[in-house]
Amino acid sequence: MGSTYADAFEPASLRQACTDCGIYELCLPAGIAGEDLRRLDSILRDRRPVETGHALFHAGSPCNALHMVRSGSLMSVLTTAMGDSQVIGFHLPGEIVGLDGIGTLVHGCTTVALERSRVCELPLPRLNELAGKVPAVRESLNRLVSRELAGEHAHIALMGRRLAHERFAAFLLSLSLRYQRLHRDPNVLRLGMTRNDIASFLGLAVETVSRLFTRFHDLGMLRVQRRVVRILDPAGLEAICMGTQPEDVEQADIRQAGGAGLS
Amino acid sequence: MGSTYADAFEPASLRQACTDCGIYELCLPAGIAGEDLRRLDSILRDRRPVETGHALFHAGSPCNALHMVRSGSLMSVLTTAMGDSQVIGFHLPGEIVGLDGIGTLVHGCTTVALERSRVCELPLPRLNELAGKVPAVRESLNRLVSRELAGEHAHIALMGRRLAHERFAAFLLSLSLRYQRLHRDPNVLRLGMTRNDIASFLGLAVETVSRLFTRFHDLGMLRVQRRVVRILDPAGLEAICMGTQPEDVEQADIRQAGGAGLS
DNA sequence: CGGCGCTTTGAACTAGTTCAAAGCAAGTGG
DNA sequence: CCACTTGCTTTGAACTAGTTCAAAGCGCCG
Repeated sequence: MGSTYADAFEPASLRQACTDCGIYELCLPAGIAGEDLRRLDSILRDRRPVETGHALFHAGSPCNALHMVRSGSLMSVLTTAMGDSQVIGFHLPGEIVGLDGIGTLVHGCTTVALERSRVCELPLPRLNELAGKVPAVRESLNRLVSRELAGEHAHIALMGRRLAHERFAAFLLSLSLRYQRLHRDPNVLRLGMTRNDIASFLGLAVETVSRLFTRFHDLGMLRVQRRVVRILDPAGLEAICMGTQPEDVEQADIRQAGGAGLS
Repeated sequence: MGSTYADAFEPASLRQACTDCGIYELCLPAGIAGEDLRRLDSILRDRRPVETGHALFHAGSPCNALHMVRSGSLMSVLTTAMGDSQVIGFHLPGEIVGLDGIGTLVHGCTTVALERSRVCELPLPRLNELAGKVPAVRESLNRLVSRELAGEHAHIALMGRRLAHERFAAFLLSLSLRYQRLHRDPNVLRLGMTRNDIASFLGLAVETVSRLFTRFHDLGMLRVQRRVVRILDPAGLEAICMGTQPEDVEQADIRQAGGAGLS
């Protein structure tokens, strides 16, 4: 207790300086200090929190700012020519959102809040202006680009995996890792997204994801309660990612310990 | 005649100015003109052509430049913790390569030439320096970031598709579109990559890709000769992408017209 | 209490994988 | 010039992991 991440009572107008922000070193301003940071800080704007299910922005709408997640979590969705949609990412505090609009000035995807979320807004005109003057800002932006692309690549690699349980394990581990960076307990995931969202993200059917949750639970690797997931066996998950699963994950056997009944 | 893309005899030392480059408007310098372009041009370097199968750079190696494809084609591969590798992209002329290293200064993936290819090199220190002085260069870089991210998102959306023939059709169409932008015949694809590479890119087994080629060929949508693929029915491919396939693609029936013989 | 959205479970089905082997083009060396 | 190797591609046949369809369960909010 004492370390909850709800910050419900902070008035929207009270801009918290970057240096006072708990995730400062994980965010864009990382590596920027002194006067440079003050200038960056001065162009940052606080948005009124985005409520659960509400969109931060929509695909196709003009992009005039970069957004950084301060608290909560969001999800980006790509809606293809036909109606079907594809979840392309989940965003935790410290992560950037909407970088794909930085050049086109149009948002390429829709981003919605998975829970009440707070984001900082960095108006593009002023950011570009600042980038012209401050090398450190350019470097930070470059790091952001690298990070973002690495994330997309990881997602592609994840979807390239053949077996569903490998993708699933990889997904959980990647979340766990990001929790760790945020100094949260990496073994207690609070998923704000639905099973459907996860399924889309992983390129699987909802039912498969649901079954995966139950299977991993039954195997004692997870403790699943609704959207709260406790990782009981991180090493096991990693083994699965590596394709080195201890052979019982493959076909979470129906027969329980004792084993005569083969349904 | 006259419009082949082979430029085998151009000496490596002879730097061709951006304005004289056929793909100038598709490349980084697009939108930059006059004195600004001259400055950008002056820091560009020509690399000796990369031979088929040779790496432009390796994952993990220091990244000190951005590369733009001038001719030929390349492929980027991500090698995950374990041995297995994932093809994350193919690069045609005018496209950028290695943008993911711009912030970390380390290459995140390995990029190899699928054929003898020419690339322009843009040293990062000088690029950053120039970006500080010239707003147009910053804008161009931003556009590049947007384009790159859009590409990755498209790849993710592609891998999110359930059916193999949808992914396959989407892949062919995306190539065709890029050919079109290059003013090449969008219906004659010269694939430099192996079926294996395509399979990895699409998240499928090689055999599936091979069968897909033959099926589409038999349906009269493609004319496949080794690695030269002629698109005979672009509209058909699009229909498949949209999930609106004319129902015969689903199960490319064994029975030929006439139909008695069911093998 | 009733309705709604999300999740789970079951059972049948099938698209794609896997394994195995043959086919083919291109190069190498005698 | 031919035999032989090598790497890529195709084809076949069996198998299975994941999808699909259908229905029930469950938690939540009005």
